[in-house]
Parts: sequence; structure tokens; C-alpha cells
Amino acid sequence: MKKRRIHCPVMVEALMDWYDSHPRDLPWRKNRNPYWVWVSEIMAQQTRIQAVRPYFLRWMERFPTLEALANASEEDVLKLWQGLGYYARARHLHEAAYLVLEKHDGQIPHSYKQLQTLPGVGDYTAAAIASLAFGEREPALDGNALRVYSRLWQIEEKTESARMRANIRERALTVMPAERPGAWNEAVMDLGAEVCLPRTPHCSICPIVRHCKAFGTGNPGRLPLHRAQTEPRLAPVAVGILEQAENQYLMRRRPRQGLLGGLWEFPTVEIEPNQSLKQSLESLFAMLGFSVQIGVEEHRLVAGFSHLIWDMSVHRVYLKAGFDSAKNSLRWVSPPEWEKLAMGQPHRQIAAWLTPPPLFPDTDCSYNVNRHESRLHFS
DNA sequence: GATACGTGGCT
DNA sequence: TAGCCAAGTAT
Repeated sequence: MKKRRIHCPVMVEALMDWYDSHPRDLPWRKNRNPYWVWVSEIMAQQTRIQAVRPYFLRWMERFPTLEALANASEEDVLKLWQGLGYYARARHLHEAAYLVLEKHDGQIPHSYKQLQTLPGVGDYTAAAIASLAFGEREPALDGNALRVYSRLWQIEEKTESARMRANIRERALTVMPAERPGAWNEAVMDLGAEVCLPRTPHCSICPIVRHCKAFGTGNPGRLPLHRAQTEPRLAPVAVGILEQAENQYLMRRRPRQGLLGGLWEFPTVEIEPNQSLKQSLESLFAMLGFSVQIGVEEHRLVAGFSHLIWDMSVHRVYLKAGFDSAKNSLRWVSPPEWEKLAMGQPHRQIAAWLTPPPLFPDTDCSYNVNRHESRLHFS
């Protein structure tokens, strides 16, 4: 393979100067503690920075060290993650903390390669931690960086292609300064977050416009190229509300794998195409150990995910025969108690609706109904 | 390579 | 407003 020389020291200096003169006040940049870097990078995956900020602060208060995290229960971890989404991130981080303690003598691995062996740490996060916390010279290619680089060099391939990312990585390696690799990565990402914006790049204030090939061509906003995203699937879903005396509602913990994994909910099933709502709910409750009768629909709401839309129909269910609540994935919970359980957005909405007195039952979900109304008509 | 996996803010 | 998509990873 041909060796490339370091490209464009002028451009590197311009971007580094811009970075140094535009410091962003982010909580996790107060130091380069590897644990802080790690947690912030995991939280930031597919998530906006303002959303991360409060979660990061709460997290560090509750789990100040790797040991504190490793010793916490998964339920506590998920509770702190509630609302951030992509809950596998929290479970993986929790497990990885344990692994670092057990198999790495409590030391977070230093290298790009080693970091990738940890659950939840992929290509990007390994590069980010290795460069930011340990000074390794490895380009961190997140969405921002991919956008900046693809415009800078006018890469016409889709970002989902492995070849495109390998190409960018190789080129990025030739411009990355050896002295401050972490700062370079942050500079590129910051530029993408604040200047080189997805739709409307602010080229007039960009410190490296003069080096930008896509700007020279006249339309940087069309890059980077993406694969067309697949339409979310629409799924009818039934939710059963089983109430014992004294405001005690049956809740269950969802399987740790899959959608909203490990979170608590009012028992919920997707209705299979050839099944009725009643059959679906009855067999779900049978599986949980309850023989029930299904009441009328009392509430309807729509929950949109990135890949899926739940059309949720909420029913009271009534106990016909004896029950067995011995499963530890089941719990009888009253309204004040359920605020301690980690729940996803859809079930938090149902909880809000259910919380007595529900003066205006419909008002809560109007936002989501409107949001997905157009899609619902296609079903 | 394609799909599963959340949530909310912006244009 | 409806669609886009944000500091990605696992399978």
C-alpha cells in the first residue's frame, strides 16, 4: 500500500485553532477520565447532546466510578437510563463495567482494538475512547465526522458502505495530528455539530471552507449520501390493565432482549395478523399465569419508534380464576410506586392516563396520534 | 449488508 | 407539518 504524506497542515491548523477558540461547555469535558469519556460516548450514540447532558450529570452522581456501576442492579441502571432510548446501551455498559473489573483488573482497556471487545463498544466508541482518553491516533467516525470528511473530500459513496468508511478512515489518518489526536477528533465532530450541519451547512463561517471540495463544487448540503431508510412497520398492539384491590396494578418486566428490553410495562402484546385482540390478550395473560376476561377498549394511543409504530389499544382485564404472581418479572404496583420502575415512553403515557383522577384522558396522546396519523391511514 | 433498536427536536 | 435524523452497535 502506498504511504500517504500528511495532507494539508494549513487545514489542520485552521481547524485546531477554531476548536481551541470555540470550546464547548460539556460536563464530560471537564477531565479526560476514561470512565467519563466512556459513559458520555455511549450516551451520545444516536442521541442529541442536550438530551445527554442531564442524564450524564445524574449518572455520575449515582455511579461516580466504574465500581459503583458494576455493583449496581440492572434495574437501577435502567431507571437512570429511562427516557434516553436504546436501552441495550445501558445493559451493555453495565455488563462491560463488570467485565472490566473482573477481566481487566479494573482498568479500562487503552487500545482501539481492545476496547472493541467490550459489549456496546463498537468502531466509533472505541476510537473515541482510545483517542480522547488515551491519546491513540485513531479517527472517530460518527455521523458528524462522516459528514465533515465526506464533504471535505467529496466522497460520493453512501455512508452505510463499509468501503466508504474504510476509505474515510484511511484519509483521516493522513491528516490527524500525532500530538493531539483526541482534540482533532473532537474538533471534527464539533465542526459537524455546529457548522457543517446536515441540511444547511454554515459554510460562510467554516474555518476550513477553502479546503472543502464539496463547497468548491457548489452543493455541500447534498452530502453525505445515505441509503434510503425503510418504512417503519405498523403493528396493532393490545395492552391489558389488571387491577387488584387498592389501586394495585399488574406490571411485568419485559424480556431483556429486544424492544424496551428489561423495562416495566402493563402487559402488552403485538396482535398477530390472524389473531383477534381478545385471543392475543388472553393468551398473554395465560402465559403470565392469569385466566382473564377482556373488557372494552378504554384508551388508544400511538407510539412511534424508529423502525416500528405501535397502534395501542388499552383494555381493562378481569380475573376469572386464581393467579400466581410468583414470577419475579411480575409485580403488583400502585401509582406512586411505579414511578420507581423503569418504563418506556409508551407505558409512561398509559401510566399517566391511568393515574387517578384522569380528568382529560385523551389529551395526553393527541401529540402522538397527530404525529403518526398519516401513516395510520395506510393500514 | 440489512435490520432491530427510542426518543425528541428541528425545519 | 411531516419527515428527517442525532456522538452507533449487535446480529
